[in-house]
Amino acid sequence: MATTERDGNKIARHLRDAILRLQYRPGQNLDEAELSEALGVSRTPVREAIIHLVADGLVVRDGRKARVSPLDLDDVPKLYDALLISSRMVQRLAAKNRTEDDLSSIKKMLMRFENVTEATSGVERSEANLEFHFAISRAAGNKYFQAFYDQVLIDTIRLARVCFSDQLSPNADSVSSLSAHLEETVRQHRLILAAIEDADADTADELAVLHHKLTTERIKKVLFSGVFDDKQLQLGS
Amino acid sequence: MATTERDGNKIARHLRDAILRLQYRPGQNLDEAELSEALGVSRTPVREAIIHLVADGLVVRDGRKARVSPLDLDDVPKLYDALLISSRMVQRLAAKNRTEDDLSSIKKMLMRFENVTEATSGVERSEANLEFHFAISRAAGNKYFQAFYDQVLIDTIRLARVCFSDQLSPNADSVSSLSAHLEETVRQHRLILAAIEDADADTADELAVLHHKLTTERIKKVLFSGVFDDKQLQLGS
DNA sequence: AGTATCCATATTGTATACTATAAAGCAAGC
DNA sequence: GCTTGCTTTATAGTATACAATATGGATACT
Repeated sequence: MATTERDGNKIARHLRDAILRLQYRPGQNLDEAELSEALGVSRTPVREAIIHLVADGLVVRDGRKARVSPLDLDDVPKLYDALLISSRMVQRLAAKNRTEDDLSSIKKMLMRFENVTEATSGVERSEANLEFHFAISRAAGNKYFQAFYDQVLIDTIRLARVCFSDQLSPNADSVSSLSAHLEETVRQHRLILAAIEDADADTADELAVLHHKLTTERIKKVLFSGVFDDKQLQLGS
Repeated sequence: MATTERDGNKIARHLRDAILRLQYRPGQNLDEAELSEALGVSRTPVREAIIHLVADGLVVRDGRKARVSPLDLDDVPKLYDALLISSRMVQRLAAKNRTEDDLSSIKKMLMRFENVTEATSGVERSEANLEFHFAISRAAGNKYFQAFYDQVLIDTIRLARVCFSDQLSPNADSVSSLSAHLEETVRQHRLILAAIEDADADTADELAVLHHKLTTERIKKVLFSGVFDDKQLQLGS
């Protein structure tokens, strides 16, 4: 799968990052000429990057036009269904198949996430979080499950970023709830790593369920808290 | 996911079909100039099609070159792990979520497979079989599971085609075993459809396990039967 | 004789010019 | 006055020319 290639050409990566960081908003039209001018290259590599991203599911074709793929609210439950299953499978496989290299890679990402936890932006945090789970995904050693999980992770992050985007005025309540959430996230990450290190597939599986619950509970709070006005609920499309 | 788009441009579809039909063999180098001449278009659309197929996993980058992705024997058990899980999940979801349109689409593909069962080539049979399972995949109504399953199905078909390719001299024994296999396949397909129609997720799940067993048993027979010489075991790469 | 470096060539990557097509706006007819 | 069809224009799709790079072979030097 494509999301699994960290390579791709430079310009595709730039576009991917920009989309994931919501610099290009979901639903936004992608004009080839405009992009090629902005990035200082010709239309050809831009077109090729767009094709790449369409295949990755980050961009969607709308007639002949290309637009950043909208996050459909109807798909949210489906996304979390897929997250539950894929994370359980991947963490189970990772516990069974991880090599020493995998373990050190996961550890590295875990530490990176912990270091970045305080005092940094939400984007950096979620990026580090993503990399931690990507590392586990690789450790599973099965490209089919990896592609599945990676795709789900990417959309999870996108959704989270839309929900917790900077437009939302963070109040004292949400700040304290955030720090509690981060603390629990870090705790679970450590347990997950331990289970994978111990080759304890059943525990890794159970921890995936817990982590899924943590993630969904947090999103639910936002999606049904009423802090959004109608305009913000328009997640693109 | 890309495999889920039946669209794509014409030339990508042609290449995809050719690869699936083993007209371009696994591991074969794809020369842009050569292809563009063969297809009567310029290099640009050929390049774009290749990018598409790389994202779909049918083509793999080897430095700057592109080659038809090899089927690695080491990946076969992983493929069947993924097939078991993905088919169970998808058939379960399909039983829960299928619409009337989905049902008629599945029925249509089931009939097509049955009509094509006798007296046609293996390629047509596996194509019809693929379409039957694609229809179920769509009926699941979850794009993440669908992309997962579709990818697995495609590689399953590719592997089967390599294993049962025409080079192998079909003897009387394999012919009779084939017809028994097809009969059982048809029987299971009908049961799967019935379970999905009845919204019986548990049965649909169990049938996926059975169908997986049928598939793997048949492949195992070939892969470990010793009819291959060393050259044929070289599945590309 | 073997190896390393350099040059030649083949092939991919990029830019630009041109073509086809789809969408929007205007006009004319109903 | 609204609808429909044609024309115009903007934008995606394609071709070709050009640039960069990697690879293979040949020659020279050790």
